[in-house]
Amino acid sequence: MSDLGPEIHQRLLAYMRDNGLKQTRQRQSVFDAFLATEHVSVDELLVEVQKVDSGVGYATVYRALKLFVEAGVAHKRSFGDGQARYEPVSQGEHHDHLICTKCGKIYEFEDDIIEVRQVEVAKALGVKLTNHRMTLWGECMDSAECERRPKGVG
Amino acid sequence: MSDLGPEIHQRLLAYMRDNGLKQTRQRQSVFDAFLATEHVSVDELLVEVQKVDSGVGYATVYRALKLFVEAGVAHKRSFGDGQARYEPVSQGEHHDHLICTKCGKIYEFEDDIIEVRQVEVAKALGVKLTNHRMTLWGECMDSAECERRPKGVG
DNA sequence: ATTGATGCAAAGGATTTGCACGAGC
DNA sequence: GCTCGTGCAAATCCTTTGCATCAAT
Repeated sequence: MSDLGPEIHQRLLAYMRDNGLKQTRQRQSVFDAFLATEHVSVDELLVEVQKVDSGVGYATVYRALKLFVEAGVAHKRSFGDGQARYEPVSQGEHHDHLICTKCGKIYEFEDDIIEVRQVEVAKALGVKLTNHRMTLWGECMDSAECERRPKGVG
Repeated sequence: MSDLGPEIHQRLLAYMRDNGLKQTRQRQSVFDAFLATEHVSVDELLVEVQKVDSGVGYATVYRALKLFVEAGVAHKRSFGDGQARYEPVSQGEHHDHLICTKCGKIYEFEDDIIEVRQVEVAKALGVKLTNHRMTLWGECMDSAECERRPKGVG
C-alpha cells in the first residue's frame, strides 16, 4: 500500500479547495478505503467502502475516483479485463506492471533503462514524450507459490 | 498496411481448417478489409466492409475479429478511447505505439534495447516473460504537421 | 442561502449472446 | 444432412448522467 497517505491527502484537499469542491463524509470514506488498495476496480472498492460506511452508493465511488484522478492522487489503469482499475499515486510514480497470466498476481516495477530509452525513442520519431504505460505478461517461475495464490487478486 | 497478406491468410485458413470452422463470404470480406487497416475499431471496419459487401452485419465483424485474434492473425489493443482496436500481425511483430495527444496520430516502433530489458526485468521478479504491451503518449514536435492532421485518425 | 454532492434509477456505449434461418462441408 | 455461421435484436457489462433531495460552505 502507498505510504504517502498524508501527503496525497493534502494534495487532494488542496485540489478540492482550489476548485470550490466540498469535503463530504462519503468522499472521505472512499478515499480512506482507496488508500489501502493497490489496483482496485470500482466494484471492489465499493465493497470495501460499504464495510465501513454502508450508505455510500455506486455512482459516488465512480465520481470520487474520477475526482482523485483529476486531483492527481490516483492513476487509472486498464489491464484488459474489461474494467478500469485505480491505484493511489506513490513516490516511485512511474512504475509499470507485470501480470502473471496463471495466478493473476500483479507485480510492480520501475526501470530507469527503459524509462530513458522511451524518451529517446519518442524523440527519434519527432515526439516529445509526456506519458507512458507498459504492461508485461508472463508466468511465475515459482509454480508452487503461483498455484497456491488465490486467482484474480491484484 | 501489413505486407504479409498471403502469409497470415494462410495462417488463418490453417486455423479454421484445424478447428472445423468454415470459410464464408462474410469472413472473407472482413478479412480483406481488415488487412488494409492499421488500427481499426469495430465500427470503422464495419464501414469498410459494407462498402464492398453491404450484407455484413455488426455481430459478424465482432465475431470475425475475435476469430482473427484466436488464429493469431490480429492483435487486440486498447488505447484508452473506450473501444478496442485491432491490427493485423506483421513481421516486426512486437511493435509498440506512440500516440500524439494533440493530433491523435499513432506512430509504431520497435526497440530492441527495451525488449531485451523487459525480459531481464521480468526475470528479476521471478517471472518468465510471455508478452508485453507498451504505449507512449506525447506531442508532435512538428506543430505545423500536427495541427494539419485530421484528428483521431490512427 | 447558495452551490456542490449524493443516491437512485435510467441512459449510454461497447460488446456479447440467443435464436431461427441460411450456407459450407 | 449435419454443423457452423449469420443477422437481428435483445441482453450484458461497465460507466455516465438527470434529477430531486441533502449537506457543506
